[in-house]
Amino acid sequence: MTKTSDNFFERVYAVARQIPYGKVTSYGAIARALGTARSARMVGWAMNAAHNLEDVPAHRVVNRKGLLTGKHHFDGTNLMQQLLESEGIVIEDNQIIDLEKHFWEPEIRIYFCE
DNA sequence: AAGGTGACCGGCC
DNA sequence: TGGCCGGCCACCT
Repeated sequence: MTKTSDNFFERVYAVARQIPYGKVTSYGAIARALGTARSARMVGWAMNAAHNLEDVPAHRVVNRKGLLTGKHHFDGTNLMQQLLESEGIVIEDNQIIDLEKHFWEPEIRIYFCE
């Protein structure tokens, strides 16, 4: 909280929490929203801790190609896919079909207002 | 304190 | 998007 690092995680969580139902976004998009476009990897790392929090729908976050890269980190191997399919998202071979159709980009303006 | 790591991205072949 | 390489930034041991 007092540490800046926690602030960074908080921002990642804040973005993920705002992902609408039935929509998905990419790590890079979140990183861009935070102003740290080059630390997309860090976003994934934050997600690692975020998936522990039920407030953060980490299953709605995929990589740029729409690949469910993080599904391996969930409880089940296909739990992430099941969740996304439950939201109306079509997934084939761990990959989201019509990614742009379900893609949602976070609003940057919110996170610059500190 | 330093090194290794990672749920990535973009560029190039 | 098929595959490989480099960069990048914060976290962990």
